[in-house]
Amino acid sequence: MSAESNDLRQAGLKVTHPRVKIYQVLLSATEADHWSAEEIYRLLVERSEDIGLATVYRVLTQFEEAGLVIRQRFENEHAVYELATGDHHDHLVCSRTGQVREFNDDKLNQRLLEIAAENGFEYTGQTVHIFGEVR
Amino acid sequence: MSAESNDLRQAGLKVTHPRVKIYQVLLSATEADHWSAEEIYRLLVERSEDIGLATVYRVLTQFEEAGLVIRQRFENEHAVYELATGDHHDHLVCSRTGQVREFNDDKLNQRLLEIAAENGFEYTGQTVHIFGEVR
DNA sequence: GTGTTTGCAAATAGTTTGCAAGAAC
DNA sequence: GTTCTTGCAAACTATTTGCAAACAC
Repeated sequence: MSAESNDLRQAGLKVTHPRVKIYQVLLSATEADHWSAEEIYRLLVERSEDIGLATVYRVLTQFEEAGLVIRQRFENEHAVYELATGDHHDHLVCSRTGQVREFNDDKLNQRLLEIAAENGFEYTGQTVHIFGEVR
Repeated sequence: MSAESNDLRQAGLKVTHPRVKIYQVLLSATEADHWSAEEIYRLLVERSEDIGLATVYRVLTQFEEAGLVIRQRFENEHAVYELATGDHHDHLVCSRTGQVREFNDDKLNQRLLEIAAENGFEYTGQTVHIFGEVR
C-alpha cells in the first residue's frame, strides 16, 4: 500500500482516486507554492485527471477538517492550501510578485504568547503575514 | 462646514450624502466593532438612510484608496472596514465570540522588521492576528 | 450646465450543495 | 450489497459593474 493511501486512511478518510491525486499534488508543492482549489484543479486537468472542481473543494475541506492541510488566506485573494507539516510557520509575502516565503521565529512566537496573556486571551493560534519586496 | 465634510474633501472626494453618512457610521465604531459592508448597509437602513449596498461597497473602496479606511480580513469571513487612525495596530480575535481587540507592540514590530531583513525582504507592512479565547 | 455619483438590476468570482450514478470495501 | 463519494448543474455569498437618472459644485 502506498504511503499516500496510508496517510489518508490514518486521517480517517476512505482511499479514493480523487483524494489520492489531490494529495499527491499537495505533496509536490514547494515552499513557494500556495495553490488555490482552482489551481489544484487545473494541475489535475493538466495531468489528464478527470476530477471535478467541486470535488477538489470537497476533498480540500475534508483534508482541512482531518488536519492534513491548512487553509490560508493572503490579502484579497481566494483561499490557498498547503500540507500541514506539524510545525507551525508564518509567511512573508512579496507585495510585487506574490512570491511567498515561510518562516518560524521563536522570539516572535514568544512575544505573541505574551501579548495574548497581557490582554487576557488564552492563546489558540496566530496568523502572521509580513509584506515586503524581495530585494 | 462639518469636520466630516472636511475630511472627505481633504481625501480628494466630493462631499456627497452617502459618503458623509458612511463616514459617520465608521466614526461611530468602537475598537470592538469591525463592520462589513453588509453591516454598514444595515446600520444605514436602520437610520432610515436610503443608500444602496452597491454604493456602500463603492464608497468603502474609495475610502480605502484614499487612505481613509483599512480593509481587514479575519479568517473565512467577509472583509471588514475600520477608519485609518494613522497609527498601525494589529488584532487579537476571540475564536469563540469573534470579539476583536486591537494592540500595537513595539517589540513585536521590531522583530518583524528583523525577520523581513533576515529574509532579504524590504518591509512594507504586516498583518498579525492572534487567535485566542477571552478568559 | 457639466462631470461625478448613485440606485438598481444584472453580472461575476469563489465556493457550496442536491442528487442520481459510480466507486470502495 | 451497502454506504460513502463523485460529477454535474444549479444555488449561494460576497462583491463589482453597466447604465440612466440624480446630485454636487
